[in-house]
Amino acid sequence: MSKTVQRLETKESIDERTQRVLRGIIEGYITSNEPVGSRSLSKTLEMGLSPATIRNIMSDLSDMGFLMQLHTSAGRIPTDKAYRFYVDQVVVANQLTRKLQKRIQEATQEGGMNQVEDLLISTTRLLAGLTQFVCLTSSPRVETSILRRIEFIRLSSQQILVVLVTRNGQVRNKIIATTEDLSQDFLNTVSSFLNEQFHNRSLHEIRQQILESMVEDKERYDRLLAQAVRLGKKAFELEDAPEVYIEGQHNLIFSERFRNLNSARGLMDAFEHKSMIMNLLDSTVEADGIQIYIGIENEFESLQDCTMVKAQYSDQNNVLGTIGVIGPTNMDYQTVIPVVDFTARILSQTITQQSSSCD
Amino acid sequence: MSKTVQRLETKESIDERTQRVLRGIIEGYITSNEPVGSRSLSKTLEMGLSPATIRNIMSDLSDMGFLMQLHTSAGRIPTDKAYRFYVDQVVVANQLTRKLQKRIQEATQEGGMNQVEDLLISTTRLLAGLTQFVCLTSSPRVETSILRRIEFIRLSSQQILVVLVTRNGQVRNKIIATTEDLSQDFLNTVSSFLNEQFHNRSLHEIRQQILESMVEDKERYDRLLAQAVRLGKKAFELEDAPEVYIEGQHNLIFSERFRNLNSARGLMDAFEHKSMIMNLLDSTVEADGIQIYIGIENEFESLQDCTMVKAQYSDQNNVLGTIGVIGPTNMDYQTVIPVVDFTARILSQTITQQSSSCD
DNA sequence: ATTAGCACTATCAGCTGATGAGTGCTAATA
DNA sequence: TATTAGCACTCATCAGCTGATAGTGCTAAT
Repeated sequence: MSKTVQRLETKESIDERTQRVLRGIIEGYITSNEPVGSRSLSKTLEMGLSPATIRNIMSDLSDMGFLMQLHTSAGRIPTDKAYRFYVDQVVVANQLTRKLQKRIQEATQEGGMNQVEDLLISTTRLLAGLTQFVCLTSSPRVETSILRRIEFIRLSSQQILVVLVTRNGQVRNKIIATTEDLSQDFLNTVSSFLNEQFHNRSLHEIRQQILESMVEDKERYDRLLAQAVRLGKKAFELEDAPEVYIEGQHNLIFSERFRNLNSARGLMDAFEHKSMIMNLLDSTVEADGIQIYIGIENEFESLQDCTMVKAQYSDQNNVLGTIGVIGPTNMDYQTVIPVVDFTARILSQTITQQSSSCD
Repeated sequence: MSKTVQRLETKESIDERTQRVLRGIIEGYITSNEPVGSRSLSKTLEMGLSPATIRNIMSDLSDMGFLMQLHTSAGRIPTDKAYRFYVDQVVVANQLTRKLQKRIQEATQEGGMNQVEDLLISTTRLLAGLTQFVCLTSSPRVETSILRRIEFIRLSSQQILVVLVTRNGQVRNKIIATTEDLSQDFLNTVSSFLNEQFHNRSLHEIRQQILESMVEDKERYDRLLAQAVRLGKKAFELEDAPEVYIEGQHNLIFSERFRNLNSARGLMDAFEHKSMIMNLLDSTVEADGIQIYIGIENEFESLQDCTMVKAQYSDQNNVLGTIGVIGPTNMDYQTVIPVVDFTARILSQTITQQSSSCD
């Protein structure tokens, strides 16, 4: 088990000039993706500092753990701690361009996406495309979603199809086996009973309640009720594996930005384990807003030379899931952060619209 | 548009000894993935031929277009024409090992896969894993599938969920909008009317018939019938995009065997265009059995240094779709061919079982 | 018809020295 | 006291060379 690294806070206060140098190095490395040296920095910084002075400052920053060198005579590159400083102290979530905002809005409002699944997939793909990173999205937990409708459809004497629609428009199908041959009419009665009984309850609550009902004296039930409870139990009990959508994996391989990353393979392999990813996304400490995990702040090992930027999305009441990107630690935080943030908001908005149009 | 290259047939007859040499080179290259030279071949071939003699034969084979060299003093490697010769004349579909057969059977019979989608996905993944190539599967065309059940579920005053179950167990959900508020009872009546009317008809036929009905004098219909036709039309008209499942893309990047392939990027990009892939899979000339497209025999350009091996799968009546792998031209045909073949058969078998268990 | 022998060629790994970007240290300077 | 110029040093990269290796084609001998 890997230890949870919390956050790389910096306690020391750094003087103004040193901060500007650090910031210069970070931004230089972000734009060029190459170690930055004292000479070039002295030019771009326009502070009237000679390379030698800058070297001294750099040396201090190295001592403080903000910079490191790949080898003796290469320039310096920022450490994870430096990025954390940068994100916390320097980056102010600047506005997205109108153009980009519009692009995101249009993409999510595309026609023909009446099901949440489609919306999530296309949003994930959008974000992967915009950032050129890998984008991950966890779908709403069926567990906590609220029932809109449940319906049973007789397929054959032994098979019944359960259709389960949640408040936010997720549709789940499941085929269950029965020993007894039940008529469609009877199934309709059961459905409407369950719909009435459990309207606007979360699937979790429903399951609880069904279990309680079963414990109570069975004798008291008539046939309808008994069957309703039995079918209901089957219908609600095995919820499918948590779903995760992953897009932009090819960026891992083909994007220049991931080049220095040694463990692309490890990441790819990790993405095969959906439940692990689900965990990664949904293990959320903070309540709200954007969350950023830089390098070793990531619990999961293959991720430790990447940064993950994620945000939750929700409908009017509840948090539904998380959408986020995984990119190199020297990503362009100034734009990635607002892009993820805005996308998550739009996603929330779209889903909220959909689920409020239901009655 | 690229021209369709049919097949690289060889008209010339090649004498026995030359054939054996050719075969030796092909198999050598398949196992080692390195150009094979006269000296090493002379040893492995055990025909008592000296390297010099073999060189002469090689020279002839080069002239005939079976061999080529990457540069002057490298060994020879087979051309696409050589592989075609090999597949047509040499490879006899040898039996799979019992062990492998069992593994495939078990994987497809795994529990919890009551829906065809799951079955297809897991089979695709299986085949990708077994071959270490990319595996593609086209899902059954909803178009030609046969209706098992259709059901309407009222979600709100403006929204109705259509659930459509086909004979072979595919479940499709679609939300349609209505202007009129229709009660669930009424929808049930419509469903059972449609189910009765169109039982065991293909979706294609049904659509036809509905359109015809609409042309006829509308006056003759009562309200039920009119609504049934209207809803039916909406339900059946927009069938979703053809679905393709792709697994094992990472093999393209990480497998040694794809190393020499320059256009991994191109292939990855191509896989994003699902409809193109669909075309690739379903454009089938021959009626039955395994189909193999070697190198430039592939219509699509990025595929032209790969070989595609595919087979159709079907239920008791109809061809449903295609499953296939894409690998390097020097794949191990002797085992890949029977693996794909067997998997397709098992897939057919499993689906047939499922759809016959319906009444 | 087959083969031994030989000249030729391309690739590859390993070594070389030159180059350049960058550092750390020290002494001079404002 | 803080800054800077100067200098020695380090390391990665690259071009150019090397010999070793594995292959070919051709020719003459068998």
